[in-house]
Amino acid sequence: MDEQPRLMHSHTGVGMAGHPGLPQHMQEGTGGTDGDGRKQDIGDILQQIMTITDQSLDEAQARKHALNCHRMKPALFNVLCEIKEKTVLSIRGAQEEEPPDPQLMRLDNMLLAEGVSGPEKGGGSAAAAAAAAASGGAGADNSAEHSDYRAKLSQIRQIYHTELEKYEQACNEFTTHVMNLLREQSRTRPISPKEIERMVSIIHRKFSSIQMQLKQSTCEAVMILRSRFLDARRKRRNFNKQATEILNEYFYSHLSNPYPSEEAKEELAKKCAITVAQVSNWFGNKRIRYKKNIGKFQEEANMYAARTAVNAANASSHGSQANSPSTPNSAGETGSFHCFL
DNA sequence: TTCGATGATTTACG
DNA sequence: CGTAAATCATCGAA
Repeated sequence: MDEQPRLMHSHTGVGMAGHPGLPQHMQEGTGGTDGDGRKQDIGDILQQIMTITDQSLDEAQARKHALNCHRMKPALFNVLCEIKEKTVLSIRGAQEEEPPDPQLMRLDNMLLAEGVSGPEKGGGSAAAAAAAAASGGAGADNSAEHSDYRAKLSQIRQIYHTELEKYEQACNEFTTHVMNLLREQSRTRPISPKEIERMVSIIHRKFSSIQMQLKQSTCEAVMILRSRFLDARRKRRNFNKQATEILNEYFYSHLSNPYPSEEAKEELAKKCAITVAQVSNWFGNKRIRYKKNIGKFQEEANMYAARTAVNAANASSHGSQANSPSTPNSAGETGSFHCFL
């Protein structure tokens, strides 16, 4: 018990040795009563704490070193450890395993689905470009919009990735910094690995909440982009003249059974530079609209019938081919009113 | 701005 | 599932 004052005094003595500039008035108190001395010691320590920011780094280092080298340091450290051991139990309860945030997962999934996060989809854009090139002039307008969308998306992706990387780096830097600090401090105060772990997880949580904000805003940006562009697929564009002619040609030359097979649809889609689904849509629309008002389409029907007839005639005269089964067939069908109904 | 044409989507059915 | 039918939403010419 009586070691305490001695320890304190020698402590301050060490401190004073390292800091000649500190106020000396406390030193004079050593001659007073025990209680007074203790109070003065506390005041001394407080004073030192208050002026700690005035110290230079070198002074602080010297002071720390002095503390570490003090002969009573291990004993005091053990005491601190013991105290800590008893109090730390209450803290441990606060550490619960947090489940993965469902909202964060939702954001992650969406970013992944949109191709913002995850692997760089260079192949995807190349494929799209190839497809656009293959479709020729037909898909030009469509691909123009698409490439615009793609460019904006990749812009978002780039920003997202650089920001994410920045956060990641900052987080790592900060973590290692804190770890170093704690490791350094663990020489003078007891710090359990669990505490370090906890501190790291706190840091990570903080940074991940920042990341979540980033993901949130990225998602919003993508959503806006989607509504502006991809939902513009609902903002339809009429097929070009050539495509409509090809489709009409097929329709009127198969008027008795205007239901192209899957293969036929694929071929038509390829020829018209549209998708098979669009071919299906077109035939669905055409059939119902033709049926609803045959008279309105009569002119069109005759026109295509004549055209196919001329084509067939040209083909037969030029190639002198005996077999041209589609020609009489189509001509006959176009005239007939008892079509696919 | 209007209005018919037209591609896409939705609903219902076998 | 593919299709018919109704409906939506936009286009494009008048």
